[in-house]
This record gives sequence, C-alpha cells and structure tokens, in this order.
Amino acid sequence: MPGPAGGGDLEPLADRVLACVQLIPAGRVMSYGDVAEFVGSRAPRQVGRILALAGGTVPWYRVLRSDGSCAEHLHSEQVASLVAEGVPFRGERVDMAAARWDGR
DNA sequence: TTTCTGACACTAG
DNA sequence: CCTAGTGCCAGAA
Repeated sequence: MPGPAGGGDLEPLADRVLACVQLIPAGRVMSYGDVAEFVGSRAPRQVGRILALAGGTVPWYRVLRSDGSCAEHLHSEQVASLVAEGVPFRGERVDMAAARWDGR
C-alpha cells in the first residue's frame, strides 16, 4: 500500500463527511469533532465548512457542537429541526448524553 | 512556498 | 453558570 494507509483518502474529505451526516438517524445528533473523527480527519472546522457548502443536500441540523450548542446563524433552524425529530433538549442546548450517536 | 480564514474542541479562570 | 485564550486541520489566494 502506498503509505501508512491510516484512513483511506479514496474520496475527498467532503464526500465522506456528507455521507456520514446522511447516516445519522433521526432523533440522534453528532458533534463536528465526532463526524471528523468518524471520517478519519481531525479537523472539526472543516466539517462545518463542508456543510456550509453542501449542507442543503444533507441533514446538517443533526450536527452541532460537542457541548450541544450551535452557531447563531443556525440556532433557529437547528433547534426547530431537532425538536421536530424528537431530540432531547436541555434548555437551549441539546442533551448530547442522550442524543449523541456513535455510529451504531 | 507562506499566509489567512473557518457552522470547532479543549483547558483555565 | 460564564468568558477568554490556544491548538487543531484543510482549502484557497
């Protein structure tokens, strides 16, 4: 194999991130860092960047910060969509302890 | 090649 | 509970 082959870069990081987000079941959520690690990358910021470019093609609202909060521009749609799917909330933030999805 | 930016994560106070 | 500072990686100019 051509290299350490730590995580297969067969496809652009963007495609793998979008695929991971689409795999998230309704009622569950994942943090940017979790998605990044799930795809084999350590750049949670890139995940947000990718969703910003093609977020309209995937349930981006199922992805938020590791503390359960979200960005200002998303706060309104983010919360509305999650509540509609039955995601457990704790005040203004999501209960990651119960809604966090680890890929199984 | 270097430099800047970004829908973040983490630790400390 | 909150804010502030630092480190991380990937892509574009």
